[in-house]
Amino acid sequence: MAETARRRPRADALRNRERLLAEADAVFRAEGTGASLEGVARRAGVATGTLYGHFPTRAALIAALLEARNRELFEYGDGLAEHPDPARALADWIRAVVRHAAAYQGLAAALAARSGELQDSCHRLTAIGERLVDRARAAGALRGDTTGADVFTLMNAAAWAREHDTPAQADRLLDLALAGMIAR
Amino acid sequence: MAETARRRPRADALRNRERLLAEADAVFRAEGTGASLEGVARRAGVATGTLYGHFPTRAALIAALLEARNRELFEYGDGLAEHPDPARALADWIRAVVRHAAAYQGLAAALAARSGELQDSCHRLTAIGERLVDRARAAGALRGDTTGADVFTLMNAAAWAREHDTPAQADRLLDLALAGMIAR
DNA sequence: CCTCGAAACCGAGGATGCCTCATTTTAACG
DNA sequence: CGTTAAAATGAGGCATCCTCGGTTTCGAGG
Repeated sequence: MAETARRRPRADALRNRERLLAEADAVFRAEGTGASLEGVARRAGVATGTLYGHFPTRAALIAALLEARNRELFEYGDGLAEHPDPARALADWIRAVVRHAAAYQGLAAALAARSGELQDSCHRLTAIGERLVDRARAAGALRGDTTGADVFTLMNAAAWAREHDTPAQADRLLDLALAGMIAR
Repeated sequence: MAETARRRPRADALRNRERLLAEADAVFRAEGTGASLEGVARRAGVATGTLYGHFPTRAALIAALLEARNRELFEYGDGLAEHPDPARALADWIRAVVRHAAAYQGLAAALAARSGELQDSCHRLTAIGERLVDRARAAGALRGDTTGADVFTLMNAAAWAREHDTPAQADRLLDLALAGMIAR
């Protein structure tokens, strides 16, 4: 039934995809995730239709850019589940995600919006946070009834603050919330 | 020297200004502060040039919309300086501002950006926060070395969270941070 | 090689929004 | 009623988004 005889992907398609990702990364770093997609296409030496062919939405483009970085992050988060100090593990996780979300200005908003292609990342982030929270609670390291969702909200808010105040200022906010979350 | 013989303001100008403010309020409530200004002008039955004549920038329009509301808020904040429980006063202040910033989606970002015509409000907000923080510290009600700037950052972050998660979720974040900030 | 079909690319163009400015209208004043 | 200056107008230049019909190009099979 199912014809599994797939064609080899075209070389130009692969090349263009790479160029688009490279330029998008540069542009987003410089101007944030709201930057002009036409500009990205132009810089990549490609027509706008080509860009939209590869990445139907802005969220799809962002998601593709994050893929490699995400793999690393998730691995780190999974590793933290073995960490001897559950409270420390949770705090480290949150800090790592906040740093991660600082890659592009506007990324925090995109994540918080859970837009289309980014939903998977959000779920994964929440799941890992949840696991670490549960472990921390089991160890009696939590003050209140914090949940995985709380952790996700906190991460986003802290990442957002980083884009508007200084990183140092945002870190103070994060420390405040962590102090309220973690016992002792 | 100075010619003080000012002309009376024109009736149509006043009328249009009011209509613009009314429609802008409605549109911003529905779509956030990023809504189309052309749409606002259209709904107000006025040409776009007229809108820009009254409010040269988006921030100016937002600032005008906030004016009345702000007066009330600042008065409340000033009143809190007499409150018998300084810790409670600080927490109440923060919660009030967060509620205030929930008027339009996008307002938190506009405030955090301290864009042009909104700067005054920001300074005022920070000043009031600073006063309440100082009083709370003097009463030994603060855990760390929290500053007025920390309070401003927290307010904005909490307000922003409200726009992306549920209000309940944002309140949990706020409670977390307050727990980290206020002793006992 | 060469041919063919599908996949990818192209870029004009409609839609929307921002903001300006030369021109026209109109309210206030005498 | 004029006069006059403030205010309103709305076309138009520019940027961006996204789509779609037509064209090119790659890869596979002969």
